[in-house]
Amino acid sequence: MNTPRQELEARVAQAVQKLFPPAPPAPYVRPCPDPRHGDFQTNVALVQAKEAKANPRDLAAKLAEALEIDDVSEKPEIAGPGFLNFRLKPIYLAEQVARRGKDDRLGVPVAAKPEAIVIDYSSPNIAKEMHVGHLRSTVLGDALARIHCFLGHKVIADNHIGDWGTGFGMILFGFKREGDAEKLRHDPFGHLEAIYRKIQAEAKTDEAINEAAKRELVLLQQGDAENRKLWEQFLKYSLDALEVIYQKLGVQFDYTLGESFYNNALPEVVAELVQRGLARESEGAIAIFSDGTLPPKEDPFLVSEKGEFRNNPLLIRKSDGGYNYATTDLATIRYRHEHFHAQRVIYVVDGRQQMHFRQLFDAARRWGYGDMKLEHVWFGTILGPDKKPIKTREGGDVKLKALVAEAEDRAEKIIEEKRPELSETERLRLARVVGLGALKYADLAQNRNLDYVFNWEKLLAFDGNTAPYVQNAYVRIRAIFRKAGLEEAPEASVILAEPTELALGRKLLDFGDSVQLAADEYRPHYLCLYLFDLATLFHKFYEACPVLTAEAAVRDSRLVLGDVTARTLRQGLHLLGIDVVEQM
RNA sequence: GCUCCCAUAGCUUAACGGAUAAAGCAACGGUCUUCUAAACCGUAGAGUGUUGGUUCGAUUCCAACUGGGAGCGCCA
Repeated sequence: MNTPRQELEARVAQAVQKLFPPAPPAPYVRPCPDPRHGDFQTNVALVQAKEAKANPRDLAAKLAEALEIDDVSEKPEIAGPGFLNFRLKPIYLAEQVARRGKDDRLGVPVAAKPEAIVIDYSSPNIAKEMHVGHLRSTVLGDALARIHCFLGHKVIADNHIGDWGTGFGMILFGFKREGDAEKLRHDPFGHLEAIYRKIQAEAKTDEAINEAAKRELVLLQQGDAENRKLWEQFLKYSLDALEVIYQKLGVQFDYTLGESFYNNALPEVVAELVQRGLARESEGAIAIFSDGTLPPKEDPFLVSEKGEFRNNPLLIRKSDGGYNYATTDLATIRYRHEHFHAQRVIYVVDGRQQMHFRQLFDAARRWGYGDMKLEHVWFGTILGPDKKPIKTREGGDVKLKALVAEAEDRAEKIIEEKRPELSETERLRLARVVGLGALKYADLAQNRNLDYVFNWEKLLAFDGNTAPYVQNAYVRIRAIFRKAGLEEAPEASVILAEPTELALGRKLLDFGDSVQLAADEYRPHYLCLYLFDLATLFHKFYEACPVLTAEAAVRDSRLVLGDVTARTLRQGLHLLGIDVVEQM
């Protein structure tokens, strides 16, 4: 089932092939930015006119003539310098809404070429409780996984946890000195983090401790039995505790292959890279350098200093024999290629690591994985009140657990006020869905590239473009069905007569475009925007058009309209990892 | 020093190279005997940091500049 845009795209493409060979590049049809001009527009006449040095309005007229779109659109209007504006016919809109009433996918087409896509997100450190800094990767990655899965791709959600880095040297050293098995069991994060902080502080001033910690790490990486056993305990308790928060967040992974999983492969990876001439020894370490194939300005292995380009290598083995995360990342790329046959890997990681990923991706290309699409889907930083990234050491971080609890708490207070008649059980259940939804939505609804200052009010807002607003539209529709005593919409034809009916019906058909756009750009905020618009149009329809008191044919049509709207809202929220409730 | 990111209404943001730049919040004024007012309607509020360029057309692309942030060899 095509979206209206896709339908018009196909029709325009057909006419363009005939009229203007060789055809200018697609896409040709986009939504009108201003609905007063129509529903969709094509500027292909303008593009072609430049190419052919012809009058764009004449070409637009020719194109209008050649188009076969009577069943979809009114006669297209030539406007401005040579646009063709399309206005969808109400009868077409009504038919299409009715078709979506019978379609589980609500008119969202399946990808023409499904891919195996690894999505790498969340990636917490097992020695540190998840805090607000992990929110974006987790929520964004989960939404992207759901969206790509719905589009028919084979999604492999992989939590690349930090269970192996330098920090573990310090933790092992500290745990041996003053660790407590009981504390570890009851509060793994609290205990390990306290040890880590303490040793880290000591190591700053005491070189002997710094060295000792490094030795512990090397021992661990070389398979020392005692260190290995301790580490396995850290891992087990930490994973159990992580599972609790993921459960609460409603986030799931197909795999949790952390850094340690690749440990055994690291020497071999380094050896291969050296043997193939990609990496070489440098100052006791082993590193990948520029191969000189890129222009210096674009080469991630070069940086300019005082007009001279100097090397900016990617270190894959430290001079003490330990490995860096770049090594693990390279081993991970190979594994994902060989084991998952991934055609695409999406890294949902903080934007501060852009340089690292540019180097990593280029190294992977030179290593022979150039046919795998590697995407760094980066996001801005959550800042503290001082406009600096929220950091653990400053003691200013907000635990993810606390954030979720606060969200539920605030939601509960509002529910208590608005629906005092609800039982406590019900109230708590609603608070969970509404509070968590608001929290996730706040992060998803804005452009991921922007930094923002952490703020309870912003993150837990319940008005405006928020999850509760969208959830509420769903609730109102369900209330109508409840009152009517209906489980589902009747078999009925759709009549779009009132302006608010037309606007709502029209919007419903764009669901597929919005999901596709969110996927193409890795930006779920497009989907949020769509759902907010849809909910707004529903609320307007709800004000203007009584459903249950309307005469039979109109009533049934409005029930269908409501049903498709409800299912679209529910599906859309689901793709964002947000649930709905039947009442709120 | 170099590289990357950001700059739009009082605040937070949107705008898939297009037409008179769009929302939410906050402010002000209306609407519940009628499917849940977590709603709806209305008023006021910016010409997109600056200067140029490309284009029929620029918030969007390019260059320079200003301001803010981040990154740049053994942390991840």
